[in-house]
Amino acid sequence: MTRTTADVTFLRDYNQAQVLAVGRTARTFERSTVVAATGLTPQAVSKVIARLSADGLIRPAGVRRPGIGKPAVVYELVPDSRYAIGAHVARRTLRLVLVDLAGAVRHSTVRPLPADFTPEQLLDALCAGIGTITEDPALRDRLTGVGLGMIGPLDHANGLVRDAHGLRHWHDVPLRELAEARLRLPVHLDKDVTAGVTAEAWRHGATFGDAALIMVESGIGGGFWLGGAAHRGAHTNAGEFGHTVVDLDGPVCVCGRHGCLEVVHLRATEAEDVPRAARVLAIGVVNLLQTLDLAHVVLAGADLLRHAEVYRAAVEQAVRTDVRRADWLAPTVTLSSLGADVIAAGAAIQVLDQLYGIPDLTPGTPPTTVRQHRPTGDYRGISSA
Amino acid sequence: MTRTTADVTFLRDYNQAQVLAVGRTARTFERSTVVAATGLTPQAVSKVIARLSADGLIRPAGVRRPGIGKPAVVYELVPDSRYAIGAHVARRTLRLVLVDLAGAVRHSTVRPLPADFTPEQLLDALCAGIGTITEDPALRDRLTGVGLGMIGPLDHANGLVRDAHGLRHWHDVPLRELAEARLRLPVHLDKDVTAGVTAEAWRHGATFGDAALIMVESGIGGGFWLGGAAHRGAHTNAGEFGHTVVDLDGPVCVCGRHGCLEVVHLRATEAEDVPRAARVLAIGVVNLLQTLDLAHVVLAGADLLRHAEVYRAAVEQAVRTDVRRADWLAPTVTLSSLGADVIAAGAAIQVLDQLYGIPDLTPGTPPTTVRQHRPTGDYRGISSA
DNA sequence: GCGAATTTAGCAACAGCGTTGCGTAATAGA
DNA sequence: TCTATTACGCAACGCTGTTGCTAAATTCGC
Repeated sequence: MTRTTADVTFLRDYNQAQVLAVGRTARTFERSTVVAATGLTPQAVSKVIARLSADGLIRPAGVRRPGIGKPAVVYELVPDSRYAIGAHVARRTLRLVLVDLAGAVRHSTVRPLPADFTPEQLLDALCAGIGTITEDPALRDRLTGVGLGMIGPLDHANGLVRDAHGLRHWHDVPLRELAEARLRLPVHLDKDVTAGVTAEAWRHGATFGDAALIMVESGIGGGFWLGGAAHRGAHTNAGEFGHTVVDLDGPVCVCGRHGCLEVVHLRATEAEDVPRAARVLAIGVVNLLQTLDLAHVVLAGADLLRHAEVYRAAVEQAVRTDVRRADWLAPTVTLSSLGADVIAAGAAIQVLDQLYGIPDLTPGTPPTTVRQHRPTGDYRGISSA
Repeated sequence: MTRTTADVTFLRDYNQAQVLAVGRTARTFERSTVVAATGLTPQAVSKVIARLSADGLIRPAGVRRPGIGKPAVVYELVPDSRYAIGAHVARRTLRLVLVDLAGAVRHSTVRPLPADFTPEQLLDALCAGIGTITEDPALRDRLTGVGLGMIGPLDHANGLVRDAHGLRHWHDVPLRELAEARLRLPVHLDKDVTAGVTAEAWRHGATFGDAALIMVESGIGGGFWLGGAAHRGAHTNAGEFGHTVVDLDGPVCVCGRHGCLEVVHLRATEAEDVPRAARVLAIGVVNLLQTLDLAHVVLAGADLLRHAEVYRAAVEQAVRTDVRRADWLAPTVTLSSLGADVIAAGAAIQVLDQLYGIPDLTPGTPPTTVRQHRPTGDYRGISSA
């Protein structure tokens, strides 16, 4: 949640989020763990833990005997205490996942979408899919909201789809408002790749540094996690990484430029030269590294995962050989831990992240447009009426 | 200053920094201005203003009569209340500037450095240059520290120069410690381009969004300002933007890859084809935009400023024609407002920014290594002994 | 067995932040 | 002179994390 003024509630949310991040990362933790990770005083940690226990987000899970002295109480996150639904809106399919507070995917479904679907058709499909998930009343009470991940350009702050590439009926659609009205749940709208990298960051916890999620799926995109938060850019349009020129005299791309990464990669794919396609992508990834100095590179997307190991190996090798001082600059290169669910899961996690993640405090934004839908205390969802 | 724990002093520093940012941007301001910009209550703003006035950072500058009612007190920043010294360490020259709290360059000198200079030689030159600046005792009392901007790779957090490109005697030099011992002042070390973009951001105030400083000066580099803070990357190595491949089959670059932006640009420069060199740079800039979605692009560097208008026009045009939906995605393209001083000024401003800028709160960093040299209250400098 | 040492944990008082309620000062206009 | 209006701060408050100290639970030595 973006806010400008820094009051004491920010402190509470911030430190609480840090404790939850520890809980997500480590399977179990105790007071001293949190003290070491956050730098808070033991007393402050006790207060935070008391609050989180009262809300049911964490619970005691035994004790640890430190040899001598009073045993330490061991805590664990309660994954089932909160849920969020995520949707990955692709060109032909709608993927829905149910994610718990730990960031684990508990349920996943895919349904087809009509060719060149309209906003109304998408909302129908969303309602139908989410309706079946929320039939369980115990779950419904713990549902925090719905996240939508889709292709851009879109306006994250205002929940507006500007022009979804390749879809005719999508110009300046206020999708967040429409979905909130239909679903009667808080809705969060973001670009697919940004949602994806949020999933990886949330699951890795607070130690997750600057990172990118590279996605190859009917186009090439990148989601960025920089400085502890998703980087969306000035107009929520960051990540059009496929449209960076890597070959000045290359073929013309759909975007009008010559030799974009995407079109060069496409040519290799069309020639069924997977190794070359992977090498091309790897060059683009190294370009990113030179520019942004990332700690982690995560690979995802249907077209990439079909040849996952070829791509991973190519990127891994390029990162080691093409970067000077790779001995200390090379990032970890991994395949997405969530596979095909990563976008949908990330969209769901963005809802959880708004409520229980590190709050962001961006100065300079007008305070009037701040949206507030944090369920304080005994939030019950709003799907009952 | 990086901190992990969020206590009430963070609130104070954060809101105080917001008020100072307003004071830097607007020549004069009043309580209602700050209320609108920050979202704080009028009473809270009064408290902050009282603190800043007591510290001498702002002062009353008349009243404004709102037609009816009690006149509002108008305030202004006191530029002379704090100073910082900045150094731009280039391959053959050392540029020193004196910057005031408003971010204005008050004094600027350039002196040659020996070819392939050693750390000791640099420290000598620094001491000599800074000594003459700090002769004025009134100034010395208000000096907050020294910032050093130089080429990498270096380790910003630990003040270590890893390997300065093209300088033989620079491997793992603890420059910050050495300089602090010699100068007896707090020292801040950072990459040249990162310092440069900090200068632009500080001078533009809190409304400065995601931005890049593109620097062409014996190589091509980029400094990034993302999400309200400098982006340094996982190892302080972000910005090696010149070493991104734009021509797969291009000439070999000094870094070993083929067709880096830098080498392609260099070939055009060697052929004295300035328009082509500018177009090549522009392609690189558009690549950045596609990836990061920036709101501002600032051009700088001696080699670029020699043909400033050619470069500016080329980038401006590329940004308008090569980006889809440029009507709302195109950034502002400007030349650095500080000219050749931008790096040195930015290095100085980083010192001011640590003390009076928006504090950053990065979770996950071990709290033990946090450096603290904030001069609380009546800081007097430490150059007296 | 029993007391000392050790480690964990929480209660109570405190300082500092922004917020709220309300009184006061300063001006223009009637 | 009175009233409406605007600016501004004092005082009390709620909330945060911090500090000082006490209590609880355990191991170890005698």
